[in-house]
Amino acid sequence: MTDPSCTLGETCDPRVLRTREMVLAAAADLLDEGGWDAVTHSSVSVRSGIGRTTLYRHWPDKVSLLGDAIKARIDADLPVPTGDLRADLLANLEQFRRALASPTKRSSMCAVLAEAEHSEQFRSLRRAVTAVATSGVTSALRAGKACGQLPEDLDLDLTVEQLVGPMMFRGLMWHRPVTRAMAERLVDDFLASAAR
Amino acid sequence: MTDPSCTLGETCDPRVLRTREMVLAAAADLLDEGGWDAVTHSSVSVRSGIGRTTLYRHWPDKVSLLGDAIKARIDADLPVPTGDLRADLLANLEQFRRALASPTKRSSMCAVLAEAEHSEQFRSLRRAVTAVATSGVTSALRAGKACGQLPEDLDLDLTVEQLVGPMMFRGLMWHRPVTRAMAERLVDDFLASAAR
DNA sequence: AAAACTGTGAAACAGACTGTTTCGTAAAGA
DNA sequence: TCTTTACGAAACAGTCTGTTTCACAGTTTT
Repeated sequence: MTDPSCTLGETCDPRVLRTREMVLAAAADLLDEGGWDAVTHSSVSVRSGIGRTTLYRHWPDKVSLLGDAIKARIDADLPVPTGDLRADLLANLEQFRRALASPTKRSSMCAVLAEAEHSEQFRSLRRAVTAVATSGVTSALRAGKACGQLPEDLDLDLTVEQLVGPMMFRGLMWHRPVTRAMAERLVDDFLASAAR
Repeated sequence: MTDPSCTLGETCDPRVLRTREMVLAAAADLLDEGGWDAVTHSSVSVRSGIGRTTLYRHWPDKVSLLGDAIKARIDADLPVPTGDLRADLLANLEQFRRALASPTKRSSMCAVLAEAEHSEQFRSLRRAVTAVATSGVTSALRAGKACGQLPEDLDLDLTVEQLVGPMMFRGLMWHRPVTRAMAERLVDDFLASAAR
């Protein structure tokens, strides 16, 4: 988000801002509706009402265009820690759960995963997505350790995977609704087993 | 696998078999190397040495071509149940773990997930992939229930998600190596908590 | 072994998408 | 107001798409 692939600099020109906004919204919509192949400079130009030439000026290739479009969708408003371990874990899982429940974000996420296997540009995007999904959970767990609620030798990364992974599997592979109840069940199972 | 999108029927003509083999291998290779965009009828034709016209005859569009190519990669040789719960779970998780460890299969898997968000054809492919990853685990768990090793009220689907999900998250999102040790850890944690 | 069948592949085609250049217009900032 | 800068239309060659036509070669049948 700090490094837009858009080739025009950090301008405040309202024309540029308008172009970016229209185009990225159109690109993201097209990705949702028709997948990776449906997003072309041409189709985005038509959908957004912005000239094709202008699109090439901003984003020389499809990867940078879609990269920015997806980047704009990663809302990184992490929940504020309350100090209550269970509540903090749930609040952070809820962030990821909502992403999995939204067809829009789910398809962005899948596109990122697929493209990241081949494109360096998307690898950094995948890191950003992953960080949004994990950083809050990790710090909640770390706080739990610090105040003695969780064992000192708890494997943080594995725990994050055990909390977030099942939701990811249900949402992306089984394609079943990822409910709030599931998140609660995961957290409560974990807390119970951590308490020995 | 029983329903190839290839438009030519269930022939045994060696020419057809040769064409299919060459083309599907080339398509899968190109998918690994350059992602979804790198696979075109043209590029596959060049790589495979099979005429472009012939490709269109077999697979009218890219989705059916890549669908078959990926289908051919799903090896469904499920491990034979031994009756030992821990060993059976591990053997089945190992199947999925190897897929996540192979860049080749990982990128196929991501492509399926991404495309399944938009294409009916790929949705059935996703179901097949998911089934390979879960059916063995599910039946091992069911056997464990039957012989009293696992509680009768165990949520099978959730358990599968808790075993397989963390590996998926580590492999696809964190992009870290999914080790055999991780699979063992997941199984042992589960068995310990199931034993109360 | 000859005949009938059928998959293959080259050539050529119109249409769409790509990526670029040129240039006139219009909006922003000084 | 004057300069700067972004926008967008037009036109371009090049590539990819999807199809048709036709000669050829391998397969199967008689």
